[in-house]
Amino acid sequence: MAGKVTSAQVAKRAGVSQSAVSRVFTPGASVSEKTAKKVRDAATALGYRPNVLARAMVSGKSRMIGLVVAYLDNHFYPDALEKLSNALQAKGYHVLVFMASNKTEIIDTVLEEILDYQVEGIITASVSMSSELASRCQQAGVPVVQFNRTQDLERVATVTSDNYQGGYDIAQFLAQGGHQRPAYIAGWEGASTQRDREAGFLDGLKDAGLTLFARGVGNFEADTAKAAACCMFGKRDAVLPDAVFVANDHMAFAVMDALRFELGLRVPQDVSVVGYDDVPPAAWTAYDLTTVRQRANRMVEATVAAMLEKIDHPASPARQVVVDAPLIIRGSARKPKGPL
Amino acid sequence: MAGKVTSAQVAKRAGVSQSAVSRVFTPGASVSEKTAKKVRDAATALGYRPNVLARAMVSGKSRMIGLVVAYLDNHFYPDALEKLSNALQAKGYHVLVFMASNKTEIIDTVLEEILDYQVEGIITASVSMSSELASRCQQAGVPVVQFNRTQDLERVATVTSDNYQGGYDIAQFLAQGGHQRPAYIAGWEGASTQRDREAGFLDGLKDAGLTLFARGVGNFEADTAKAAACCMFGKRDAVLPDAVFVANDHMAFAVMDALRFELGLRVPQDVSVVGYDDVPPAAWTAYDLTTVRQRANRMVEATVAAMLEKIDHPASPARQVVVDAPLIIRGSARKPKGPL
DNA sequence: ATGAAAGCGCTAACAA
DNA sequence: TTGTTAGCGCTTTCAT
Repeated sequence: MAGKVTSAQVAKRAGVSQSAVSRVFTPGASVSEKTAKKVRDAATALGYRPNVLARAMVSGKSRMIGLVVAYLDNHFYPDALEKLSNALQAKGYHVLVFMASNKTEIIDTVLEEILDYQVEGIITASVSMSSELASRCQQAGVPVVQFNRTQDLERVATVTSDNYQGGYDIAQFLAQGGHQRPAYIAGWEGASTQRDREAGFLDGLKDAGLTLFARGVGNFEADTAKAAACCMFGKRDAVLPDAVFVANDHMAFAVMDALRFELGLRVPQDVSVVGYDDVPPAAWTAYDLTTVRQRANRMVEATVAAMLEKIDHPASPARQVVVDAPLIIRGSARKPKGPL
Repeated sequence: MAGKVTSAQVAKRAGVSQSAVSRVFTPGASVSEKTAKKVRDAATALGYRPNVLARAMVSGKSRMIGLVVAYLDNHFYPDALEKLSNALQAKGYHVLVFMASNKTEIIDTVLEEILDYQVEGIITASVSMSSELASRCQQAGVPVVQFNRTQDLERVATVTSDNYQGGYDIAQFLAQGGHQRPAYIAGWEGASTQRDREAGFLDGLKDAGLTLFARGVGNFEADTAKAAACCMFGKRDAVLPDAVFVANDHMAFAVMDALRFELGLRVPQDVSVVGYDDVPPAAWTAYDLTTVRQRANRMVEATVAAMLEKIDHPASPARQVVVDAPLIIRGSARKPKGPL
């Protein structure tokens, strides 16, 4: 009933030693059913629950995973965070959140702070860490897995969708749809997702005998993307692109708005638009965006699996998981052999 | 440089006592500049950082705030989470996330778990806790503040937007716009936000001499809301509502899609649509949704302030903050004296 | 200003 | 199976 009940108090009440109490709350410890019952009764009566922090001190298991995330604008990340947190919770871990802007310096500072909390592992979403910090974590025995980013560092595990293939598929799809003048609006150029999507797209175009007609940079920000689109499509009496691949959905919505409502172009009749991520609004009828799906569920599963693997077997090699990313065909881009 | 550096190791290297090291890392402790320097040098050389958990054990300050959140679909919550986490981080706290579905039983379980981590406070977003749990937290000396929910419990602090006034303003606005047959699509009926918005809306209608023409329930879920809309507007040759207030934006988008693309109605010419929250997509041109803004920034500030107040002065009364919620007029609803 | 010593609440040998 | 005994890494009196 009281504020802070300790195992010692429970022990006294149950008439056993304090370690007996500890054992009752330690799965797989050896206690007789008789003592266990006495202890449990006393515990409930007193409202006792083990102190996770004290347990962490001596056992080294804090049951916390640090999650570093840069921004939650793009709906893909809150979605992933929700799933991640749920999956980890199911395994008895909890997520300590750290927001960090995408500057290496800040990320490194934040990571130091995370380590202070003795987390058992660190997941970074949409951010890259310095190799120096990566080694620090390794030395501290804290495994790191990067979600939706790759990096050359051999020691850190990564989980991504197949960004290269996704970009490639989009190029092929646009080519088959009869498009002649494909454009690209890039994300933040420091991101591996951006680089891989673009590389795949360019290779796909090349293999289809096409070349990039125009390129803009949107930095993964809606406003910047919109500006890039206006710049790209706003020219009077010029030959315009007939298709544009926007590096993520978040930007693609802004681009579609600009195209339709500010520049008076029809989508997909005048210009086809394709995004990346398949966040929920992509399926909303007002956008009906053709896009590549990042399978958040699978990516999260892989991330959790990689994390637990590293925690249980610290010596195991860092996995580099690539989840396949299917093209989701909707109405924002002209289809092969399609009407109109 | 190593994995786990303790204050004792730093002490040895610096040639001082272990407590001296502790003092150097305790703001406001009494240390001579000379010792401080020796200690800092040794600490940097060794890569020492204080262990937050060990500190928490003895000081009772874990520097963690538990955040319970039910779902992140509605973009208002990730946005709030980001701001909350940032604001708390700036104050030296970090957020331990717990996902909970909206069943009291589950929330209570989750809250017990949170307490095990010795958090210094708990913020609940979009969930309500049982009064029993509320007292448990109080007894444990852990302050609770509810974000975006009210409850009768006197002891828990709450921060909400002025949901009643928001609903009221919408009714008045629709009345002034010449609407005759206002409808309402409700959120989850267990939520105080839902109840307050509806109450305000109904009173606003009454004061304008109107009565509710139709009512559906969307549970704050897009699909359910869409179904409700189809049910409400799908009748052949019937007199339809000429305006609908949807209890949040998330549902409003789905309703607009159904109205325009499935039922062939024009927005706002045939029917006006108003939402609540002003999440980012509300401003996207494809929706251009008239809505009531929840000022996330202010709400977060108030939440953090209430939290810190309670932590610093446990005896202080629980604040009940209501942040004003302005109507944001866009194009999805016919305006008073407007064209068309 | 500094060091010695006593724990915070718990787990993990070690005996018994 | 159980109790006893050390600590985990730190803050905090209490002396000095």
